[in-house]
Amino acid sequence: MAHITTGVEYGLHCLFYLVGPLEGKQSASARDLAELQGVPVEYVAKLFTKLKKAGLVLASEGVGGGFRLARPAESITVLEVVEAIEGKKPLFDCQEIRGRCAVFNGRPPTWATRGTCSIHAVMLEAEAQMRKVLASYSLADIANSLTCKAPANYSREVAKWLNG
Amino acid sequence: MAHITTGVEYGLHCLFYLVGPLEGKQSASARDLAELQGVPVEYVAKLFTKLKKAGLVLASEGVGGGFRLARPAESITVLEVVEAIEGKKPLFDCQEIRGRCAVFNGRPPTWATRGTCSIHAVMLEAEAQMRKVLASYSLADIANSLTCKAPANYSREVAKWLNG
DNA sequence: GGAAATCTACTCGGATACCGCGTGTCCGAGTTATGGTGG
DNA sequence: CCACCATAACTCGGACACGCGGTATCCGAGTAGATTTCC
Repeated sequence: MAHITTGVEYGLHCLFYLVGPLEGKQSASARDLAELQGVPVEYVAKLFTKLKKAGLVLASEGVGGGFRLARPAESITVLEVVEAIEGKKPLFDCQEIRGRCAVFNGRPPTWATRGTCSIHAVMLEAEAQMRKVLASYSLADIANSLTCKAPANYSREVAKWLNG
Repeated sequence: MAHITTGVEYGLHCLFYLVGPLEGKQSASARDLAELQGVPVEYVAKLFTKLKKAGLVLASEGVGGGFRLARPAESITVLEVVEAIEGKKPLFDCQEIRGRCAVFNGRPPTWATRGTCSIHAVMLEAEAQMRKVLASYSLADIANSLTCKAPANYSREVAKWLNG
């Protein structure tokens, strides 16, 4: 199991279809987004409730309802999507082993537990660099690199599928 | 569960006690290292078999045997320890969802699957930055910052505990 | 014909099952030093 | 005194149980638009 989960992957792929004018439709339902990509429908619906709680998408209920981006795609970073879906789970959680040394007899001195653990500090720095990369890309960035590869009629084909 | 596991934490803490001359002893057994820090003995033994396979430590069998570093601590990076213990597990594993789009009817065109997925590319860059940090620290670096905090007689106390 | 009731399709939220993997434990096999025994 | 054997402590490797969390599914409740019914 990877640290960045399949749920994030599903969520990101679905969000890309919400970038842009959607060819007449202003929102797409979770079912359509899921079936369009061959991923579990109910699971995607669950992901979108998290995205809504995080304020990244807006939901419209009832028939013809669905989701649309709450903000312009340029202002939504990949990091926000990751944290919305899987929460702020740390890359490494320190067990504070340094204070368990047997010579302390269960009473670690203050010098042993002061500040952050040296190992933990390295991991925190690694995590910060990782998140920095994720925060440097927006939904619009990735959507652009996707539509650059696709032929011009692809978005029309997708819109036709969504309406049909 | 974090991406960098508890096993790595145990392994690193144990390895730090193998940095330096060990005050007369030239190796320490897995049992001593584990009990010194109050962590599961058998589990640490398992970790050290992985460290040995990776060529980071040398084992001497029989009574009074144990482990010692296979190379100078300055040349062993944190990244090597992480990969030795938990293997090269990716930060993110791409499911190639881009090729599943329903409008392809199960036959994705070549433009859709050429090169690396745009999402995957971002994740790979994030992973590379993370690993870059882990590779920039050696066992000696962290061991130094630990012994800087400890008083002078701490290493003697540890040596006494290991021998007694 | 218009208003109200019904129906349908959707979102929302919780409950639950499944399963892979990290964690931890146990056991047997092989190895080496130590201590004891017999020639 | 020396060679041989038994014992103890260790490493090695595999097998296995447990629990957590990600993945996936199902179901009931609530809502909004479409359809039908009734006056």
